[in-house]
Amino acid sequence: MATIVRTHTCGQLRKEHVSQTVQIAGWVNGYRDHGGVIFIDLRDRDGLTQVVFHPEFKEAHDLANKLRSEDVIHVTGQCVAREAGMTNPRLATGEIEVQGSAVTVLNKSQTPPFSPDEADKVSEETRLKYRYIDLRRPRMQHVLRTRYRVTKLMRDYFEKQGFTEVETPFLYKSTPEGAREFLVPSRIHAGSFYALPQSPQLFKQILMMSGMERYVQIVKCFRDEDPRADRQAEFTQLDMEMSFVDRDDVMNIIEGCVRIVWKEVLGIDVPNPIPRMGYAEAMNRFGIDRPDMRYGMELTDISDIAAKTDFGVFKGALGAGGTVRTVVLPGGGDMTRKETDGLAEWAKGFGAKGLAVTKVIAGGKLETGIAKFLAPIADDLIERTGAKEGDLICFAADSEKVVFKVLGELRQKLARDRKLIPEGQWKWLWVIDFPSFEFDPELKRWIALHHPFTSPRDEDIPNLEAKPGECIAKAYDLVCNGSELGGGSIRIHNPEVQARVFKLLGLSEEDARKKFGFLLDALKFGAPPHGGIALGIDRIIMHLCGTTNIRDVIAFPKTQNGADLMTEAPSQVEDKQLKELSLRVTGQ
RNA sequence: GGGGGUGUAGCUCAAUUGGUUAGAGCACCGGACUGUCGAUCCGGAGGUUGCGGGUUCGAGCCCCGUCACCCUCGCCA
Repeated sequence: MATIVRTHTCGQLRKEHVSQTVQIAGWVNGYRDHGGVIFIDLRDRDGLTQVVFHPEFKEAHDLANKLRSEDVIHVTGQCVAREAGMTNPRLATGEIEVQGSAVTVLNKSQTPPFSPDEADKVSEETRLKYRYIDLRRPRMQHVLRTRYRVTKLMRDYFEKQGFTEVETPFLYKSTPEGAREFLVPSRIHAGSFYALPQSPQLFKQILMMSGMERYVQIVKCFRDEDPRADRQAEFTQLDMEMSFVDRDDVMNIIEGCVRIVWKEVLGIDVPNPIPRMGYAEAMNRFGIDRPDMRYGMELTDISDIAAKTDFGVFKGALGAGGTVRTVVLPGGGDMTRKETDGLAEWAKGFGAKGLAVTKVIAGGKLETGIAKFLAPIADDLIERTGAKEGDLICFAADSEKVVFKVLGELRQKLARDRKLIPEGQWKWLWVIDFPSFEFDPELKRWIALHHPFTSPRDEDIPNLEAKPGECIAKAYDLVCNGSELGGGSIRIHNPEVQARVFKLLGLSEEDARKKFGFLLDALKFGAPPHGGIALGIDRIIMHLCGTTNIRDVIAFPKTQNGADLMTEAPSQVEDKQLKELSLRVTGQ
């Protein structure tokens, strides 16, 4: 077929092009057949142009008569001004139209399951099955272009900062700590497997030991865990690592990066510097390590005054070394019994045994819920929590861990449900000073909160074994509007310290050798102090494009079940393939 | 692995306590129409009610199982 000549795109033509003969091509977005005159809205990635076919151009008119949605056509015609009253102000090209004198049908389309025009009303399942139609929408094309723009801005920025992008292997060694891995069987080594990396963590550290000093990579990571609205088994990170730095250096570089991206894409100024908050403060005030700072409703510790009541739930929790805390919902006094019971039921999903509530009424009195138990402390309670008339006070009494989880989630749920989150705000935060380790009661051992390569503060290193629970990590998470955009840390660069951490985490010397021998070796051959961070690209694009669905920012995403509805992956494979890999499928 | 929601025409939805032949809008097909831009008007075709069982005189509706999609807990060093 001859080259398809396009003199203009479908979003380009204006009054100034009137009387020019133009050639445009694209998809039939819609048609209006008046018997005599026929209108076609032609769409390409740049916009829409109305093409009009008059009976005088008989051949073109006859062809136009047969055009249907999503046919791909090429049109030659004259750009003409629309008469007064016939312009379409909703179209960028609405002041002109193209008088079609010749049309070529490049490819007929079957009747599409949906039109790109109406895709926002179509179920996501259908959109994903016919993703190529869904992606024709301007909205989706905008997302994909934004994605490219953002990664380009990032690469340009990091290049200016002296970074080098280095590719690291996807076929990698299995290190079953952390997230579940996708395994890839080795054909050559029957019975052995590669793993797809959860992140290039160890390779980027090795690159520091290789003298790269400043590494960056925009790279896919793989975690075989159940997806969420903002989580996908396969996702993209901006991964970076620097040598001879401390925490502030890494944080400053990243602030510069998000500052440029938000400014260029949204015209939004990211605060300089981004405020910081300690993990302990975040948990105490918000019950979560990634607080949304766009609204208040902070948690209040009322353990001391709760102890003065005869409420068994409070007494029980406090007696077991727990805590009693509240979240106040402004104006929540209008909630019905059914609604507050629903909250309690919802709270059980987070490990709570229930959720007590009461309402503040006129005269600083409490009513409904557990009000009768609270009478003796009503004044103190209202003063401490700052609750006002018409507010709802929610109580959680349990271990600190459960109380933080329940109230942290409750605060967010209530704010979202009651539309108390101001729109158009960007609240940035670094959360720092995370504990290095957490005791896992089920595994009966310490586990790393971030990962086992994170360095504790220098002053905590002597106490590693004696007081692991009190070690603070040189770690930092970047939070934007309550969503974790990324996290990183200064790493351990001393082989003895790394060995001690492995030991603390219950890894025998032999296991450590087997799994991370290459790291321990590399640390012994001149490892510079280093640290880095990884940002979630998908989540950044979600913020920039105003969606809460990660599938909206990935061209070909997977469903909750890890399936690709278009290609129908995953699929069974032929016996021959299994044989080559020395694999047998058992237990279907 | 657990909890919740959804599943009816190509698409989006409706269908009374379980009751006649499962409807509508859009899309599609045929016709009319020379200025529409959600074109309009006339006519038509289109259904394994996700799938498999069960209860019942009778099931889209009730019960059991199962599958898919969404949200979520666990999980995500």
